[in-house]
Amino acid sequence: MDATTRRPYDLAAVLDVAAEVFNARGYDGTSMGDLAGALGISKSSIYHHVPSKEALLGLAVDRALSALFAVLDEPGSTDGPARDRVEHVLRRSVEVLDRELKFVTLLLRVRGNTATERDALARRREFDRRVTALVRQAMADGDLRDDLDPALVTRLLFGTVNSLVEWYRPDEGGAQAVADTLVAVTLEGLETG
Amino acid sequence: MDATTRRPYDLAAVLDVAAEVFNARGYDGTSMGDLAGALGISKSSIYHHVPSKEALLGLAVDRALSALFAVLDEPGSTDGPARDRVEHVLRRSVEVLDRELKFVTLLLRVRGNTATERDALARRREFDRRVTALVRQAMADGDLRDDLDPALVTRLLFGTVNSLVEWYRPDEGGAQAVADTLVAVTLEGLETG
DNA sequence: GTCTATAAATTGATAGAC
DNA sequence: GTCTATCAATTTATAGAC
Repeated sequence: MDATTRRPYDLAAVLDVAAEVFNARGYDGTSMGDLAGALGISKSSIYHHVPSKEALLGLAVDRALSALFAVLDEPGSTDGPARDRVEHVLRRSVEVLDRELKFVTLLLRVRGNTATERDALARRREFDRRVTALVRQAMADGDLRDDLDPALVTRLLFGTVNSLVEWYRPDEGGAQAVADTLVAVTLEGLETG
Repeated sequence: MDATTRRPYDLAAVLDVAAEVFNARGYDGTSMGDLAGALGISKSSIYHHVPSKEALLGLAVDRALSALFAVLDEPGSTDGPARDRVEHVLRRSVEVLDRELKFVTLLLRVRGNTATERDALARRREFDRRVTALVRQAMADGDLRDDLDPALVTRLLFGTVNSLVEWYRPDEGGAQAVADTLVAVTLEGLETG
């Protein structure tokens, strides 16, 4: 599909393809040439939309972070018992992951090599701190086991959520079903006894 | 520390530093120059120990995979109720992660860009299949909830284990305590009610 | 919005001395 | 086991035309 049959790219469309290629080959493993090939345009055309390869990464992780932080400010995350708020944040995070999969995937793979990446890591830590406070409160309320370290529990909870990017694909089945199983595993537990 | 004060490198020592740098900067984000800088020797000296950058990655992920597969063949993974075998594999995998952290971390970040990487991904899938069989058996035995998909449960279980590489550091506390919390979160569940 | 052409720097790897 | 010097290829990015 060349430029005569395909609608010319705008920034959003370029970003969409870029995120996909970055995920498939790794950000550093992707050259502007790879990107140009995937887009079907020349390398230099990419620079019409964005000033650098790093800016593409910045836009992508920003989109993921915005979606995740939005979850923390929703009604379900701010009202009611802390335990229910934890479940709400877990379920909605899975939905964000489903909806913004390629951008969240990219965010979770950032290593801190550049200022852009270090900024993203700092915002992820802030998200983590806010969820940890919820878990701590749920323990204090007596609704979650309080013999465990809330920071460690939060890391494991979001470790489980974030691990979805390694295999989850939106078309393979509902995010709802995955969220149900995730809650079953983490909050309810797998044991029958 | 230069060559006159430091013992000359052997392959194992080079591999050790390489895995660290690969994890810090990403494999593709690490140049042979970066590696040489971290080792304190020249680029060309690295080629005395290993024929290519990719061979370093291959040796590193091999080490991680060997350690993980060894767990599956231990007595605790082959005897007794399937539910206990699942717990054993989980706990021992955390121990492997603790002992071989840098190599497991590298393994989990492989994207499949080269033949070496695709080989590693295939061996990871084989590990996953073998654990899934254990989980399925534990469900059939009535020891784990059987209303959930065993493959999905296994992915979530090992998603949780594997997420440790994102933050766990051996000196920060016992792998034992982490494994206990992980089992508490996944098998027992967090809820008090 | 896209192109060709090209610059300037960096990359993975080799040759050959010590 | 390590070095300096160097190569060929690739990389990110720019210039300027359409």
